[in-house]
Amino acid sequence: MMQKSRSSLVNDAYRRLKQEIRSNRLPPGFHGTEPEMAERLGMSRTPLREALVLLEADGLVEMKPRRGIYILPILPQDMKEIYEVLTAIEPEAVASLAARKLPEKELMPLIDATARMEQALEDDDLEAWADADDEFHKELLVLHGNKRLLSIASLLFDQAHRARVITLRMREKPYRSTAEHKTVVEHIIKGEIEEARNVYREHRERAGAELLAILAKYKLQQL
Amino acid sequence: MMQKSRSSLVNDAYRRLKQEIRSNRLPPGFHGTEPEMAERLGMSRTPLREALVLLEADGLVEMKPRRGIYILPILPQDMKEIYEVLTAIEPEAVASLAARKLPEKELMPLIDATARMEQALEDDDLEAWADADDEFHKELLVLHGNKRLLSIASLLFDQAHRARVITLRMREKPYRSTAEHKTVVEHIIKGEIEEARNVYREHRERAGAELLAILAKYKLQQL
DNA sequence: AAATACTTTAATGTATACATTAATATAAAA
DNA sequence: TTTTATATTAATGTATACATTAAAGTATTT
Repeated sequence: MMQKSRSSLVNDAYRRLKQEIRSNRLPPGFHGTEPEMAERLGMSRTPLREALVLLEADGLVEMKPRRGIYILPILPQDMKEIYEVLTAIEPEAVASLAARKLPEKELMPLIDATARMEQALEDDDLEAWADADDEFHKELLVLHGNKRLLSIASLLFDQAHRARVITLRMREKPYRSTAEHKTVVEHIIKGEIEEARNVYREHRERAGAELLAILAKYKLQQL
Repeated sequence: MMQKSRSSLVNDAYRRLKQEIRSNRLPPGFHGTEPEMAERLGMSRTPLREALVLLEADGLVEMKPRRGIYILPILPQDMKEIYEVLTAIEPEAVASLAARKLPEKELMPLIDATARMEQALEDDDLEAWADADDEFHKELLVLHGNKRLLSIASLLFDQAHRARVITLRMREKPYRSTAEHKTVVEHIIKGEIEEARNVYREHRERAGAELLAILAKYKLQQL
């Protein structure tokens, strides 16, 4: 799921479709048939189906028996579930990273990511901010080293991506969030385990609550 | 991944292979080719491959480009990762269940499961104990209601199953573990959030540590 | 006998073929 | 016109066909 192994066409289809879903070029509710989509991707149905089976397992599409392929929308309930899991997982990862007392050099990916978040804020480039934020969270788990933690979180990030990008434009700019990321890194560097865990947990809880509040406020029942 | 939707043959292959892996009838290190396995299952390669792609995503098998299909072993590192994730996830679920103050009636699946664990101990039936334990953990997350939490934990349980069954025979009987489960249920019933979380977390941490100790003691480098 | 080149085998990755059947369109009946 | 029955269409689920190519086996050379 992460390695380059899988044959080229299946992999191509998987990556391209996932990218198109992330970027909203294939919007939720989109409906297609296998022959259609296979032709669009320039391949036969066989590799396409293998890719679709994976995307379905990822929770991004649904293959309805005789009705075709649907791009799944994200419901508020989905965001609630996703944030709940992330809130359970990530603070633990942060705590155990802090316990490791890594030299600052090794934390560069995190420090870089926060720098890019700050820069993006200055440039007023929300797209770039979201990318940097994504990278921060991903690098954190890469550093942590638990491959399952990383792949679970990546799955959830991918599911939530669209909704996050859209709602980012509906709230005030994420200054606070950016600052919190920096604080977390500080705590990790200083090996302050509980502080790191708590800041991160509060960050996640607040981020989740804010996001759900926005969905409710604008009556966004799906994204 | 959880619904019955997927066409019959793909689903059959998925379930049968998964079951054979769980039960160790297809042991780690087993190697097969697609034509072989397809014939054994009485179907063509097409549905078999779709099932294999899913099993690979589940982390149970590996399809090596020109070498065939391998059943993946469980390494101590895998168990470490799995328990790390479960330790992060389940105590949170328990806490939020406790916070809900459910009537005892709704917690029957959990109470039943602990009863079955006790009965299995009396009968000295470790297989039955493991089943009841599995069910307890699964029911807990069903009650919690977060579908993602459930499917993530199920994935991890499935990955760890073989190793758990094997090591269960190498340690003293799980009286303590059984008692801890009962205690957790008590706390949930009484709505004692922090107590529930802590007992469960300690349970998980101890279970994980014990398991890794057994692997180390018997120099089991893979299961 | 060891090393190299060549041949054969067979597994994968992918395309295509085909039977089944749900969904739609069309025609017949009320 | 509305309803029901029938015919048509076309998408899925699956099997089969086939080109490619890694690996195993054989022959050739040294």
